[in-house]
Amino acid sequence: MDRKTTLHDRQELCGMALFSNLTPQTLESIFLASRVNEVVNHAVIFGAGQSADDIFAVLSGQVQIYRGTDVKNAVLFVVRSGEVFGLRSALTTGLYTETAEAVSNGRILRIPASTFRAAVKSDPHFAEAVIHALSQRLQSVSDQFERIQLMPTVQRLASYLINFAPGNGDAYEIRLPFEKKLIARYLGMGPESFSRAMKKLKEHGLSCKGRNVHIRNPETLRALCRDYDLTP
Amino acid sequence: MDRKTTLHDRQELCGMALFSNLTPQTLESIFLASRVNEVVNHAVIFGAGQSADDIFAVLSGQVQIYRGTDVKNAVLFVVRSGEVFGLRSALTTGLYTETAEAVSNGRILRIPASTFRAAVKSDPHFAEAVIHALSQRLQSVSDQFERIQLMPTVQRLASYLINFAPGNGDAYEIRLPFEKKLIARYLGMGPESFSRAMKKLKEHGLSCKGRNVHIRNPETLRALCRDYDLTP
DNA sequence: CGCCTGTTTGACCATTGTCAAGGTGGGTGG
DNA sequence: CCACCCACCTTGACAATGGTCAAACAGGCG
Repeated sequence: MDRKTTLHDRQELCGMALFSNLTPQTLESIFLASRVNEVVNHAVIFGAGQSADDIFAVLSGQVQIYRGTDVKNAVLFVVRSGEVFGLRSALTTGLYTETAEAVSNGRILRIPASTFRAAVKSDPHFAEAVIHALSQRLQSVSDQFERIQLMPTVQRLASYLINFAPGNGDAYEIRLPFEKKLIARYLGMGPESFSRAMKKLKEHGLSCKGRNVHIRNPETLRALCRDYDLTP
Repeated sequence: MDRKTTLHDRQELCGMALFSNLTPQTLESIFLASRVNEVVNHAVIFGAGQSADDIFAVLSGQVQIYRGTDVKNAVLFVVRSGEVFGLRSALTTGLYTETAEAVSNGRILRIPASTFRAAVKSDPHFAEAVIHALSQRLQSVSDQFERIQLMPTVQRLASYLINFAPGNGDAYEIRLPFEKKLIARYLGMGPESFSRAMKKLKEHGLSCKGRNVHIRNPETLRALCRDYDLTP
């Protein structure tokens, strides 16, 4: 369930934005106090209401953070490899207010909150990095909120697909990173609505075979998102 | 439009959670660099996309922070007297990503972002206070998101009204702090839906005359919110 | 007293969730 | 290697929530 950290884990830890500018002592203290968990897809890492004793860093895989219940929920954000979660809970309230669920197999570093808080106090550079991380998180939750409250389903999906676009305006093909069911949840809709939204997008030059999506004309999609009812 | 800070302003500044544990020098530098604005109801303090050159502290009055347009928007949170806003934008991106609009007459302290950032770097206690403020903000935006995505309108209103409840479970009477139109916006619904939601609540022991609301049985409302479709 | 704005109400409509059923595809075991 | 099975996905019909439009109403401030 739980094992000691290895040097390889440590390398990955250093590579993360939040931990890259630490003093060696601070890094060492965090590293020594931490443990590594292997998680399988769909594993619940913590649930709302539990005591927030740890801060987590994703070494590999992805984790979804949501409010609400298993069956009906609102996804706040998805944590990818190299990012942390549980940060706010462990810094302030002492209780997790959301649920963290692995959406792929992965490896998670578990850092005791007390160690983490001590590090924040002792290392001003670290405090700054934490400020940065919290800001980004606030930003992305706000973005998510805006998308879901103001955009209709079709535009939500379109804007999701556009995130994968290459720099140039060319056509491109992607493989969806998750089951459609899961992406639907992230986009705040049921799987049926997702499917119908995809169908609508096919009328705008897009084909989709299984998990592979081909976007013929990215600019069309972008235009779709831009003029979501500004004048309702 | 804009005037120098007075000693009275300074007193208020010290009283704010974010600024209460500063070193005298830090406080002084912030105080000296800041200006005070009088704002009238509905005044836009900054808009999305503008360069984020200042962080604001509310000395009196209230300010709504939202995404989207004037006519269709999503309110992220409401800033009350003694709190700050523009924090995240001025700390990171350099551009405001939301709009700040006064929802009452008020006095706003404007702190240059550069001064603020310098203070964060130089004073570890201040950095900690900023971490705390950002955490709270993240928490309240997440709460807002959850309410709006997961709760139907009636429950949203109920939970709003319950926030004003006194500690004991007794009946209580409040005066709504804003026009109903504005509260409706905050709760993510139109004024009509707000009105209808209020009507529904009248069936659960609640009376409402103008802006005065009398809650006969708070526990009933609380129950209403608790069992919002956990098993849809 | 009268305007202007906020509020209520009713009728209607659009979007999305829900339920049910059928299709598809990939992996497993015979 | 094939067939089956299960989970995922799609589709259709339907219901419900909430938004929209329009009109009546109320209340505060000149």
